[in-house]
Amino acid sequence: MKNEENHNSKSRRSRQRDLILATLRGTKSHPTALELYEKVRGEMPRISLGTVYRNLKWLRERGEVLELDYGATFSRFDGNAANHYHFTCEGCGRVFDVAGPPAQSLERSVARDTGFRVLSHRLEFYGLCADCQ
Amino acid sequence: MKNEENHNSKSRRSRQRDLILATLRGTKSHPTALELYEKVRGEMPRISLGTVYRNLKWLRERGEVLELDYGATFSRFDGNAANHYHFTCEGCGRVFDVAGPPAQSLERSVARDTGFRVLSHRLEFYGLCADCQ
DNA sequence: CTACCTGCAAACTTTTTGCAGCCCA
DNA sequence: TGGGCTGCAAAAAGTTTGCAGGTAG
Repeated sequence: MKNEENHNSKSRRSRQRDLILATLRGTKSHPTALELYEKVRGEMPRISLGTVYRNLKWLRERGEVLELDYGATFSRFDGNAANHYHFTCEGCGRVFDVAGPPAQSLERSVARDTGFRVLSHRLEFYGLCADCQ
Repeated sequence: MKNEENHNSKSRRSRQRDLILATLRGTKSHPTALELYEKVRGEMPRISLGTVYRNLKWLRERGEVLELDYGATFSRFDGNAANHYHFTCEGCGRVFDVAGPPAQSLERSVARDTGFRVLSHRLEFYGLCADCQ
């Protein structure tokens, strides 16, 4: 069961969309929308930033692309400064704390694999809370 | 060795700052800056939104408060839609993919503890990359 | 008193959207 | 040829900042 959602209704291709996706697939740098826009503009000088945003949204909704930071247009704050995890309900938008001690072993594992110095990590869960199931 | 940073230079208290921190500590709802502003305004009607932002930043820099989504003012995109983890270098800002299979066991553990339906998770690591150490 | 902090409002940054025309199927 | 897609520019949304005056220490 693939998650193609119900976006398959009416949609066409466009040279812009193809180029945006190809450019994003062809880089490992996790560009911002603006960076991607500037890169794409090298090949298609009259493309607009609005088109880049529109297509990134379109691609994200179809699961063809990943948006880091989950397009949070604003920040949420937590009075508990100790590192802990969160569960965000995709139904009602509420954020819950998740009990349990942070897994330090995750950091060690990444440090071993990459050789980087890992100082912290963040872990967020998404799904449906008790009220929204 | 506590991470008090070098923010201890010159700073005073203010009724506003105390109230903002107390209000945030007194809720479990992970409010946005605007929500916090409206809550605080109940007790201090002339406080400004700018003051709330200024103090949240101040508190975050001192580690007294946690900002979810790490105050990312813009999103980054990844052409690889499969769930995978990222390492963000705090030195140069670059984002790297982290190899390794997503740990599905984390989701099961949270589902067991909360009774929520866990559909996905995100895991981000922070630290210093090879070039920045 | 000093200089940090505040309220206010304007500026800034990132993202979205209305509109007229283009172009893919 | 219809209607989804585009370029353009203005609007929206969230956050930051300059300024003049207030206030903690």
